[in-house]
Amino acid sequence: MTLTTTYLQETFAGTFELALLTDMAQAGLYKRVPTGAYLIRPGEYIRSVPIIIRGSVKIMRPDELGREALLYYLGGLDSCAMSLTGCLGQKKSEITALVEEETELIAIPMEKVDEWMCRYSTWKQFIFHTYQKRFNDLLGTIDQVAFHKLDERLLAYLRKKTQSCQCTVISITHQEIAQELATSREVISRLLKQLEKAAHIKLMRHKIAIL
Amino acid sequence: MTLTTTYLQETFAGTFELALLTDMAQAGLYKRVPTGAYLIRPGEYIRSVPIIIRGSVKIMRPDELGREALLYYLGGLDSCAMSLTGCLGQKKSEITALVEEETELIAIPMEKVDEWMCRYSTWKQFIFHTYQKRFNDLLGTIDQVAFHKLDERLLAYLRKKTQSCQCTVISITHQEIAQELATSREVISRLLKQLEKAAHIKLMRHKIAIL
DNA sequence: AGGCTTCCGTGACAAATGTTACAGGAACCC
DNA sequence: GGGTTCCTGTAACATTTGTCACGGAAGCCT
Repeated sequence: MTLTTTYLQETFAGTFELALLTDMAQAGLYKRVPTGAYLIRPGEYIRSVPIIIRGSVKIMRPDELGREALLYYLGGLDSCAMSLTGCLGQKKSEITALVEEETELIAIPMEKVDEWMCRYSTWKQFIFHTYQKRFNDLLGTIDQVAFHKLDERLLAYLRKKTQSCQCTVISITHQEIAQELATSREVISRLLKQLEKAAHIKLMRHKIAIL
Repeated sequence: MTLTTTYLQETFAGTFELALLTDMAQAGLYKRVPTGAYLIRPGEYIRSVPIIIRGSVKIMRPDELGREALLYYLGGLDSCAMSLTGCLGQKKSEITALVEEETELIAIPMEKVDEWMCRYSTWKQFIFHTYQKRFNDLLGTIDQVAFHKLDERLLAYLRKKTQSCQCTVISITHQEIAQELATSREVISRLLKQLEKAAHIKLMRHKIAIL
């Protein structure tokens, strides 16, 4: 699919000025990315900044071996601050971006990201707004890990999931949760059982209902 | 003290162009802040962006009650990303900035921060470089909390301290360490004893020597 | 049906961290 | 010197989290 200004007007109603949308239609690259694909992996270089139109992308931080802690999710009209600094600084990625639900995005080449910053004030605002959101996301993550016990974090994690998928039943295995909270499967199973006994959730195979 | 272009040229040798330094000399406000003072506290509004010239500032994240986890330190020629987003977004601060060692800084009014972004490319670079550094700092913090046990974190913490103060003996109480690592004093005492037995450190009253 | 894999439950134990309680030393003030 | 406060050490115990071991249920393939 090629980008049209009209299409962009619909999706970015109110946030970007017309001239910018026209530029975006020309310079941006529309992509549809299936569930399970990686937008970026640690060590790769970043050449464009993605703006998510629809879908859900999970941003994770890997440690030396194997484990990957969940940092935050990107959803509609979000963009990635890591990619911004990465781009402009020509650095390798320090994080993993995994598509959770099929995602539509617009990739903006880095020259344009830079160029538009001075030309369009709405773009500059968007960029800084993005930074602010990601920063707050990271702070929230730190709050969780530093101040809360695993059972609370688990419940918060499940709640956030239901928000991002707009439903009360989520499909996930204990093993996956364990990875994102940087712990082991058995521990998650145990805590989930506790939560079920406390009537916060209901367990099913491959699925968890939040009450 | 009033700012002179000459003084700025010395301290920012090579990073900023001359015209910018002249503007900075005019718009920037030089401040000397004593140890123990707060640059900002949660809930306050941010009106200017500080650039640290000398000294050391500790950035912390408070939780609902009392505890304050350490996020990172600002040192020479650092600036604060939180203040950037805070300024430009007119938000209240989410963090605490405490002066650890007497600090000299230049406060740049937020209008200028914005204005210079398009006028001076070195300023824009500086801003984004700052973002990148803070982001990496936060990622490092998350790494520590998510993947490492307390004894490792403690040792890392002590090592970082010695770096920032350029010496091998640091003055601090167990209680203070406990707060920054979001745990209790007894736990820190215990682990410090362990580290001493393992000959990593030497304990003294109010002081710890790192070997 | 039989064999295989993946996911889940669970007990038993080990290790790490948090909590409570108390005692002694150092510093300071009077 | 006596009282007070702050800092440190330490024992005992509770709770939380991590690890190992195993068995069973569901689903898939042939």
